[in-house]
Parts: sequence; structure tokens; C-alpha cells
Amino acid sequence: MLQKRIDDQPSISRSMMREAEEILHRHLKRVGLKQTAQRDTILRTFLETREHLSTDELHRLVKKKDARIGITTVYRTLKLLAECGLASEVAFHDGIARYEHQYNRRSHHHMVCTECGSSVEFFSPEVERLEQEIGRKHHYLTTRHTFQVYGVCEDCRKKNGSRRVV
Amino acid sequence: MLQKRIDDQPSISRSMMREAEEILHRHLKRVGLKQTAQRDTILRTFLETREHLSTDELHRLVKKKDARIGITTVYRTLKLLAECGLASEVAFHDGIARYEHQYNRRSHHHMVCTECGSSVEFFSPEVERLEQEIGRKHHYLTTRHTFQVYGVCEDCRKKNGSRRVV
DNA sequence: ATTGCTGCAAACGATTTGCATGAGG
DNA sequence: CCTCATGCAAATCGTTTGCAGCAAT
Repeated sequence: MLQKRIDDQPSISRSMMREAEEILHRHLKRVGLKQTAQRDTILRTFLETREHLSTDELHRLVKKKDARIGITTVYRTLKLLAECGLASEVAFHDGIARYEHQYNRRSHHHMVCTECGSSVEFFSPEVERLEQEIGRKHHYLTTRHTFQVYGVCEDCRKKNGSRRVV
Repeated sequence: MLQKRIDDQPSISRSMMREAEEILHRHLKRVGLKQTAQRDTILRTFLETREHLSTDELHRLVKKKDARIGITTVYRTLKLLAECGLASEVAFHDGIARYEHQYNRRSHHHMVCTECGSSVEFFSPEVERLEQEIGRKHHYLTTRHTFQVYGVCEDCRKKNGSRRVV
């Protein structure tokens, strides 16, 4: 509910789209599942948008292409995309799961405004290094990490002198 | 469901307990709320345990002291504790809100095993510095951050050669 | 006395599941 | 054909809320 819509221009080229589809299809074959029109539509829609879609937001976009696709299928397909590394979940601490592209995407992090829900991404190689270092130290085989910074963006500070912070 | 129980020895001294109670009482007075036996019991129980309690886990412990306290009150009280800075929410990406002590606690981070749910804490001043730096760069007034590393712990790697990773 | 607190049960929103029907291999 | 996928509705899970009676100020 907090989340404000930023944009949804295509963020991926035609050739990357093709490649991503192949990754999905290979994954489906490997685990004995079937390639379907719905799954392809959902993948394409997902790839055409920018970051941090909730399942519900993605479903709304998907319905524009095929109104008969249900949200259940979107949930299930996002899980598939996460399994084959094309998507990954990112939690903004507001009780809603969001997904972002993972394919050909360098690891990055998020800063989220607790007033309006807008977010910016940033990159920090130091954080990657820390993941490795901490894992080694405690004998974990690390697979991933999350780093989120919360605060209030410039716009919101101008609008409200101060307000409740999540 | 994932989360494995690690320990729940007292993690706070008597005098810190007293101080924490005063912080809560002052906060209640300030915002015009009342001091009640339930709130005190919940605070004490919370402080007596170690990190990362879910509301449900805390409720179970609270009931040992006073079986008539309902989970609703635990939810509401944890929110109060968060408001006055004694507790803070920490999300382990499994859909369950957990809380940890915040009082007299230096900022720290978590590494979570995606197999058994156990977690270790670590400290990293670099991460604090990064929060500031990123905030400044994008004109956010930062309030907090989360940094979690996910992986598989040594024990789980010994037990299962490999298994599905969350 | 007044106002806030409590615990229960019902409501809620996000996500999952059971199932009958439909489509892919 | 057989198996898996789909969409719907119902179920589930964590969390929140309405409310009647109770307790703190």
C-alpha cells in the first residue's frame, strides 16, 4: 500500500528476453514441467518492467495481455522464475513480497523511503566482500544477502516537516 | 516453521531490566497510556530471552508466567516496545516478524541458515558507514538499515549433501 | 468517573492449496 | 493418453480490529 509507482518502461533488450526465455524453458524441461503460454506471458511481462513488482502489480500488467490469467498462476510462476535464477524476492518490510530481475543484473541494494515507499538502488562492492568475509569466518556457505537502508527522501522531507517513521 | 530454537537464557542484567522498565513507563506516561501488569510481564519476558523471538514464541513464554495473557496483547506490546526503542523488528524473509532487543545493543547484523533457520550475529562498522554514505549521496535522511546474509551452516552441510535453498 | 486495556472472536490481506477441467508432451 | 497446468474458490497464516467488560489513573 505504501509503495508508489515509479515507472515501467522496458528494461531489457530483445536478445536478453530470448535468452531469459531459454533459461526458463531449460529449467522447465529439466524438472519435468511444461512450457505454457501463461508462463511465457508472465515472464515477458515481468522482464518488460522495472524493479520491485509485487505479485499483485505484476498480475495487473499480465492481465492487460491476457485477461484470463489468474493471480494464482502469477504466484506460481514467480516462484519458478526464482528457482531458475531469473527473479529474486526482495522484502521491503511492509508485509508484501516483491520481485526483481536477477538475470544479467549485478548485485545491488536498496534504499527505501518510509514515507512514500519510493526506492533507489545502489551498488556497493564492499557489501559483496563482506558477505564472503563473514561467511568464511562463521563457516557458512553463503548464497546471497540483503542490504536495505531505510530513511526519508528529500521530497517527503520537504512536504512533511516530520511524520511517523515505519 | 523453519526457525530452530537456539537458547533462551537471560541476556540482560537486573539493573538494565529496571532501566528498560523505566523507559517503557516514561514512554507510556508521555503518550498518555497506562502501565499494566501485562505490559510489564511481556517486557520482562522479552528481555530475559535471547534474540529473534517471533510474536508467537514470545507469547508462549509469556503464558508460562501468566497464562491469561492473550497474543493480541503481545502484538500490541511489542509495537509499544518498538516505539520507545526497546525492541526492533527484524525480517528473516520467511513471512514471520521477529523482534530483538534494541536497548543498549550495538548495531549488528544477521547471517541466517536457509536450511535450519539458525542464525549468528555479527558486527560491522563498515555497514554503518555505508548507510551514512549512501544516504548523503541520494539525499535521504537515513534512519536505519538491515543487512542479512543467507547461506547454509556447517552442520547442515554435513547432514545434507545439498538441498533446496530458500 | 473517565479513559485506556484486555481477551476474545471476527475481520483482514497476502499467499497457498484442493479440485475439476483443460492443455502440453 | 497421461501428466501437469490452470483458475476458481476455499483454506491458511500472521496480524489487526471491534467490542464488551475490566482496570489504572
